[in-house]
Amino acid sequence: MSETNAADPQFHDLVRNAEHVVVAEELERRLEEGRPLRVKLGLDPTAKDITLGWAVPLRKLRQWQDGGHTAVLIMGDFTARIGDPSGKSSTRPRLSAEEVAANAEACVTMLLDILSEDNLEVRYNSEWLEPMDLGRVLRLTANYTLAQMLERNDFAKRFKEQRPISMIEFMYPLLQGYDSVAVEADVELGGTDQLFNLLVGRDLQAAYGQKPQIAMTMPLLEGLDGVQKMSQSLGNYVSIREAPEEMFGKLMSIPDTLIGRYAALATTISPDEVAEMESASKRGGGEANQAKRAVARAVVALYQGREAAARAEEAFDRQFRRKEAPEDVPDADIPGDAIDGPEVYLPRVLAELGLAKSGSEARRLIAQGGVRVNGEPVSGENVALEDLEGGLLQVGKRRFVRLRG
RNA sequence: GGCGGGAUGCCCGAGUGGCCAAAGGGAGCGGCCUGUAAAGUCGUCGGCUCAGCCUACGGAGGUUCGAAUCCUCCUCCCGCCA
Repeated sequence: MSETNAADPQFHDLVRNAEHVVVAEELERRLEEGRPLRVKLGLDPTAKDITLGWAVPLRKLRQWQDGGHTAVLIMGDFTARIGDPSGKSSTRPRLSAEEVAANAEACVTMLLDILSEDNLEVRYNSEWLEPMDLGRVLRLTANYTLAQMLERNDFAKRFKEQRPISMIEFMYPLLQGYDSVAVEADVELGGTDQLFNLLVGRDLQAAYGQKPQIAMTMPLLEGLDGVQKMSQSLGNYVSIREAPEEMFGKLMSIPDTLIGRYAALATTISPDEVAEMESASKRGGGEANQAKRAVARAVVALYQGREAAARAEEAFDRQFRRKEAPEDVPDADIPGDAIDGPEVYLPRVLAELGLAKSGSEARRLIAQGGVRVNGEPVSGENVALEDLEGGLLQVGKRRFVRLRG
């Protein structure tokens, strides 16, 4: 992060945790203008959920809002309709205009979990991209050179490795940059991986006679695996809408090395405390565990309230420390077709109740001692009906079902 | 426009006529350990009341007693030359 010794407390707060601020001095000066700044954040309207990783730039944007500035959300509806920019996931479908519109609306509602309705401006980039004719598109591309494009790490790497880069991929940074021109952004927020695109926005604004925006990037939060960035497609994420118990449990499973990072980026814990937790996490053992608990508690409290956080922690201790069944185990009937006289064919029960993906998997789980009835590991595939009725069925450490009798 | 390479299970990737439900790795899942951490360790990883059977190696046909492996056509992807 760029260092400045600004006395301005607002500036200091706004840049906290930022990875890059290009250019910090410009930001200071613009803040001094005393007017509400237009702070842009672009997003893919196909997003279904907000992860803690996503929440990082979103919460930063909220912080700007709270400081009296205007959040300008750019819904990439036009680009979503065109398709995947990276070519990485061939599965990402092109969406119809209706689908995108529906998604986008749901998206905004969802974002209000974090953003404030005041100081919020939502814009769809089809508004200015749709009517662009080829002439204007070409003039846009004239602002950038191949060499400039290849400054982007991802492109340079692929180019060197002779892997494909489609022309459309060159267009995306330009289009995103043009969004900044269209909304006259003062600042654009994004993840670290967005730095290049944000800088393109600067260049294009200058080319179109505007004051270049300040690019501010936020670190990408690692997912639960501790290695890759948190993302829905990798399944290593925590959603901000998750049940408190789930959320708490997931957070307790993060590697120790991430405790400080989560504390800094996913909670409102003060920098001093974060530093303390960071060192506690390094000392390991009970201290690390306490620090991790504090982070889990803080995150759950942030989205679900303190009470829910306390309940989640209690449920966690109950289930994993004392190894008791959780309080709110769902009920289910024993599937009729699994019952054979006095016996019940357990794999079918597990599969039908969703405790295992298939009968085969259920059989494996049983063979490996991963299935318990009333706390006792099951050794065979057939179980007496009377043991099951009203009994507690458990698979692995966390899947429970109470069977009706 | 010409030439060449490729499509394998969740992902990567071996396999060039039977010994292939398909090596190896990763992810996942389960057991033990534990702080639901890390590391470790053992096991598992298409479906099916499972020593058997069914479905599978981009799609459709064909050759063969027998095909992921050979042939034909199709679809898609990539590279090189121009």
